[in-house]
Amino acid sequence: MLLDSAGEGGLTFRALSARLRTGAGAIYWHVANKDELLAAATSAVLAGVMDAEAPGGPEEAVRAVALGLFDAIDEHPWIGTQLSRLASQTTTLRVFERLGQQVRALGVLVEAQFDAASALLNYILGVAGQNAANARTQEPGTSRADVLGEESAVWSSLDPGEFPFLRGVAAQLRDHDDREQFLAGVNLILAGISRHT
Amino acid sequence: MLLDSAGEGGLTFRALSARLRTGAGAIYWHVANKDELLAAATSAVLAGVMDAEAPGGPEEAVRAVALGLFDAIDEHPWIGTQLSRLASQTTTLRVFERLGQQVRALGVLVEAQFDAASALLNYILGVAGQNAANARTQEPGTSRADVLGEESAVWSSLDPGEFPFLRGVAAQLRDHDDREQFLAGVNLILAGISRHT
DNA sequence: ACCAAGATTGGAACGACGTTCCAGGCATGT
DNA sequence: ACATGCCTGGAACGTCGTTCCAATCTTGGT
Repeated sequence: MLLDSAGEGGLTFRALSARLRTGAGAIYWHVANKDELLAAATSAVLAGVMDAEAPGGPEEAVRAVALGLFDAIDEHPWIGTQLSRLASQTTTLRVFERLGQQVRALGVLVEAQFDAASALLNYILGVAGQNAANARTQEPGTSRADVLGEESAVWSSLDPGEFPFLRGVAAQLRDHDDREQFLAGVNLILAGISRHT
Repeated sequence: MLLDSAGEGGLTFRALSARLRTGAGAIYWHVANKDELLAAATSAVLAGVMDAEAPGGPEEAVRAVALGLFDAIDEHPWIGTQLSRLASQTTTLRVFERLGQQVRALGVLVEAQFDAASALLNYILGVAGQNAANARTQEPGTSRADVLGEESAVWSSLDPGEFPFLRGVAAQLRDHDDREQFLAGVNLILAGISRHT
């Protein structure tokens, strides 16, 4: 997809016109504007993710949905921006619904289900946004390890008086796995949710 | 501030020039580009939030930081977009540090501190992004209650077979308080964190 | 008091973007 | 054959971030 090869900023109607060997008007006949185009692209990419059936119990299903989204966003970082853009987009609603159903299956008290599902969704959207920001910042050539190395060096050189925590975890930052840390956060929320059952 | 009166999209260098009764070149002499300008504005707004001393224990301190950020973002929604944009911005680092220190004070196991602070930060950034998206979508005249009412009506009219959860919580959506729900999410994560002490 | 040298300003100009507009091409039904 | 819709290509518009540069202020040495 053009979105992946050129980055989210690279999807211009001119680039699309060139790639499709057509004019701008032809594109506008099919979609109302760029937002709708991106929404459609997001929906298309995430369609496969949301269909997958969860194997284990509801906790495992939450993890599966979350990781499915994470992997999709990792592969297509522009989705992260898009998901945070329009709250009531159909795609986001579908994710919310999916999370809510699993929260209900967990046996969470009815009055706490909405908050629990919201917390999960907002956490996922937060990570999605951060991943998109990371992808936007780094130039195409660098690997994730390089970026982490540089950032870790920055943290190590912070003022010890003002930033003791970041200095302390700078080494962990260098070696950590984004996906594992994301999952750890999901588990943290799931652990908190289990108190409301 | 111009950013609040005109919305984040309203901050153009031309509007700034007009408001400051100067030219574009004058602005570019002081800041390198628009990103730097927004980063400076974000830092200025959040400076007061991060200084406030926390009254109670570390849990209370986490809630204070989170709510302080929430209120600041609620008042200046464009900050939400900005915070998610550049991960390693100084402002975000300060928030991360602050959260990390409280996580450490909570007595979380050393190897779990990084994940715990990350989870809190990502959740906060997720809500920030959603708030910014909400502010972007709604036209200036409508109140939050109106928006929730409309969205609640949308959820109520979803297909019962596909969206049972959202239909079920549509009424809660109409009456819920964004700030309380945000706090509930923070508490959920804090509850999960307390298992790693 | 003067004046070179830098710091700062205002505004014109540039290229790229999303979007609009419209003259045409290509079907299909009669 | 021809008229009526759908669909295409590309020119053109307005706005944005940004660059550029002549003009104007400040300032410090003589």
